[in-house]
Amino acid sequence: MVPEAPIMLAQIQLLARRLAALTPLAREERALLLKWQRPSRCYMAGAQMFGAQNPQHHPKLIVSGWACRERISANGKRQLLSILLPGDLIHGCANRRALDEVEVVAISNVHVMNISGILREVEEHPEHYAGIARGLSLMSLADEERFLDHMVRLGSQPAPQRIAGFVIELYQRCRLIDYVSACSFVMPLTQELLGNALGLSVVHVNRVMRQLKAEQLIDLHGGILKIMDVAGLARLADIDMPEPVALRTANGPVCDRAAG
Amino acid sequence: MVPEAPIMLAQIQLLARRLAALTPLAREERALLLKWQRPSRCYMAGAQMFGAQNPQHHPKLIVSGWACRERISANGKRQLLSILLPGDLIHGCANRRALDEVEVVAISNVHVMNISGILREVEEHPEHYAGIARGLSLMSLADEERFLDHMVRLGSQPAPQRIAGFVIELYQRCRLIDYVSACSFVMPLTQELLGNALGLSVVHVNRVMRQLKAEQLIDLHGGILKIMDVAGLARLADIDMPEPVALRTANGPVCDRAAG
DNA sequence: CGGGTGTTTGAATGGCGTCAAAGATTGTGG
DNA sequence: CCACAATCTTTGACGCCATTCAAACACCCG
Repeated sequence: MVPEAPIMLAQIQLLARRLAALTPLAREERALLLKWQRPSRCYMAGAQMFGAQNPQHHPKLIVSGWACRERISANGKRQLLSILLPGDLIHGCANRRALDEVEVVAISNVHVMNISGILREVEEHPEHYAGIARGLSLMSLADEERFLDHMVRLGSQPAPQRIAGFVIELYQRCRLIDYVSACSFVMPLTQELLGNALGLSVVHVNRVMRQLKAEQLIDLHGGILKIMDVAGLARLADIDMPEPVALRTANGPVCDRAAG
Repeated sequence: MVPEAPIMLAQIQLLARRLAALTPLAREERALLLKWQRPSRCYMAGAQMFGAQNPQHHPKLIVSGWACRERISANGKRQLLSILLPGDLIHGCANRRALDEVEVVAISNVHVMNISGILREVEEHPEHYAGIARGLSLMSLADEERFLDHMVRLGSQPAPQRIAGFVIELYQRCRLIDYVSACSFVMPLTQELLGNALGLSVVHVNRVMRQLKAEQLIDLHGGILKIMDVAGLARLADIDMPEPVALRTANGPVCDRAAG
């Protein structure tokens, strides 16, 4: 029941924050979200959450912990397709997507809340909850967008760029949900999982990480990843935009609590 | 105006074939498809068909020629995200997808037909055209599914497996639209484009192709790719199912014309 | 026939994987 | 609270897969 570490946005507030970052929400929309409370189910680290044997398609919100979509190829190799963070949705898209047919596995302990009720409400009263609907659609779009980014990484970038780009993505996403303080955030991915995500061996991930540390770009200790030079990392990863997110938040202050 | 080579299914019949392979179609659904005729627009090889500067989202059917979705990364490298064959749809999915926001480029000369009228018809009379709707949804799903396959290739397979798996995918897709005869089909991808799709250099693509030829698995001459040993290729590519497609076709014989 | 594009080949370099083993860290039970 | 196991990280040595550079060869088209 104890959350992992610096949980700043609790439960459903995460979703409100995510949506508000993408599109303005009306007062009654925020009300719908914030009044929503459901018990959250917990999956232990390593557990399979959804997949072939578990084909339930109820939309769910990740309330805490990290998970991943993955695929095991016939040769036994594991390929992580995308990382799911708190505030992300599973099966959140109204229509069927290939992304939602894939196995989902908990990386750390993961708490998940069923939000099918919210979606039903939104569908039944589209005139009241247009903002939420738009936001959900944009979240799904961003989800797929990251997918494309990752494909480009795998296909056309050498290891240091791959890792740099991936780390920046995680950093930006954690910022979006206020999980970053002092440029640091909890990063429960082992180097093996990083390798599985990026198509690299554990050993090589380790070497490149050491190199990035030596270049004063990042620092990783005890599961805490510190970004020491965002601009430098972005330059390395061939990314133009270092800070493209979390601007809309000031516009719709859904959450009152700030970082400690 | 002259199609490229062995065009067996003409125009809209391609779409009927694709849909019928996925789900049974009622008589009136086939009728709707087959009576549809629109002039097709032609894009020359190398032309950008859709993309950032060209954000039109009318659903279109590729009637002849090959195209690709691609992304150019900041370092200048080109990554093909997926290949589009005759019978494939562009923006065919009712809702917004990230896949539909990327650049589409013609590989060979490509003829494209606007089918927004069909989709409108289907949406307005869902009770009559449920099969088409279902088929379209499944086509979009298969599209995304191939995407995941490709990601696994890029992330966790060495060059020979990558090429083998990719070639099998193309082979199966060409079979589905009757573009294969005697295990051969027109393959307009240059080795450079293969490299761009698979994250390999031209030189290495060439070497691996030579190796696959030496092993009597494939044969490539003058733009014609011949699959000499499907099972062997599939074994190499770590694929379980050599022939999983085109079974449903016998169920709904949409097209009368067979290969010559 | 000549230029452009695509294919093929060689040689040299290096990125990255594999094998192996030694630290470091975390968690668990005594 | 310590000891131990298990997991994760780190490092070295070695070798292969793949890229790069460079140049020759084949093909298509005007």
